[in-house]
Amino acid sequence: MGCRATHFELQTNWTQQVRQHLLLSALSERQFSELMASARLIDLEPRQSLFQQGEAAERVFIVLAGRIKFFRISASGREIVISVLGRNDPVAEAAMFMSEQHYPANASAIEGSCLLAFNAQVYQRLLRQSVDSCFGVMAAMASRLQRSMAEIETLTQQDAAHRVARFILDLVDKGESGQVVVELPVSKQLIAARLAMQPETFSRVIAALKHKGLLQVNGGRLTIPSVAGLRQWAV
Amino acid sequence: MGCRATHFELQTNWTQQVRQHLLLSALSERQFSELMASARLIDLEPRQSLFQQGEAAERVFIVLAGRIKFFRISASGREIVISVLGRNDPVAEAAMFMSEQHYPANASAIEGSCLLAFNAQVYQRLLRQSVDSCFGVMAAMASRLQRSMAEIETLTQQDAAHRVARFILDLVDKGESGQVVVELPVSKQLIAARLAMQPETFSRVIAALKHKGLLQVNGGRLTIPSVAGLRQWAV
DNA sequence: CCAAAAAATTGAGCCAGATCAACTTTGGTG
DNA sequence: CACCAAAGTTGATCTGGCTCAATTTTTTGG
Repeated sequence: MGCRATHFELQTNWTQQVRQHLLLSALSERQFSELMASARLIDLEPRQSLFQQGEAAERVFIVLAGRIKFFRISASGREIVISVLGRNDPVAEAAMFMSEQHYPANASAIEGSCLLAFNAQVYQRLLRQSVDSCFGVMAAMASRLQRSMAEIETLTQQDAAHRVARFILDLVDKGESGQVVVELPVSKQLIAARLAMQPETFSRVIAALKHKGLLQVNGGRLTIPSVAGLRQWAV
Repeated sequence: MGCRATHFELQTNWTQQVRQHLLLSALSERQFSELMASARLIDLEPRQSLFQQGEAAERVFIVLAGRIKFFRISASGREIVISVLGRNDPVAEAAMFMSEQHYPANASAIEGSCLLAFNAQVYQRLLRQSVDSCFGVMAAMASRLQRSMAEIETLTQQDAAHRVARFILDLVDKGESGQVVVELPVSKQLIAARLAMQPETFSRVIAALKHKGLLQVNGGRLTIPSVAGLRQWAV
């Protein structure tokens, strides 16, 4: 089974990568192979949909390569990006436990992506045999809740410039404080959507930060002359 | 051990109520009593703090009576209400599983409240002995994630009036469509904070809805002449 | 039951950010 | 290479909701 995403075929040992995943590492060899028997590799073209809000949540996924956009469509037709998921991120692992077992949002590929899909029923059955795996799932969900809270905090913070600054700082390693170069993980309009602002506003904020000397911009590549300085400005 | 919250002492069988709680119902009698041995009843005065963001998450709670506000303080000093928890809601059940076992936000009582607190260590140990209980925890966390997503959707929706309408409609039973009377669950300023707007704005929106004939207001008691009508307006 | 405090309402002015529109840059394709 | 579509930038304008301020209403405690 091939996986078309960039450079991924070269990496022969995706099984091993997955074997050590938080959600699966506690499974015994037998359990793991049983799960893998139900598993499929899924290739997605850019913009291709993985699942839609409301569909029966029959499968759980792990992103092997690429980027997945997890989003809802608001009543007014606007797209609300809940999160952007990348390598090793689990997708829809919580949907299994929701009262109505339906996907709570849409998921689609931002770029060519490859995922491992396994059957939710089978996985749940295996979970019943492995408390340690349950703890893995709970840890995953806890971290998601934490992110979610941070997200709410970001959105409630009313200043667009500060939301952007916080977002950029999140891309930088915690330890850094001097000059750093970061790459925007996704298109600017997508980031704007995630930060609940218009692309124009995002563009203007970036321009303003550049003007203040807090940022140098070259397409999606940002140079931060002083991370500490940006942090201080962002407060 | 007494519990001062309104009318609560009259209710002699809180143990039974708790016994059937999603997080505990799957425990065996032995396990349950072991947990209860580490448990304490906690009475909170209005405005009294239960725990603060960053504290070591040593205890997990279940609200027996009253209302608890779960909130963060933003960098700019604003209070961000993440959720309002009431009877039977678990508090901080996810904090146990976060990488750093610290409470991710503050919790304090809105009104006189009573909670059951039990030791997180003990509970985790018992979870390891009871897969079914793990499933209870996962279900609780899943529902929290779902709420959280709805929250993000609400916040991203930029029109204050629509956020308010959506909030009011959430108070109404799904099936309803005719005239309904609902009671605002908490003070208006708290609702305003949860909807990421100023109390003044909330007040004006309510006034506007009243003016449109979509609402009648009497203090915290709202009469909706036509739920269907309000739904239609809110789109 | 009254006084003081907290909550809620209402008004006026202002500004951040949305919207609409034009233009430039980037990237993919025949 | 040239073309077209999508992404990004920049400008001008307009408005929703925040701020400050003054009342009114409700709640609480003595």
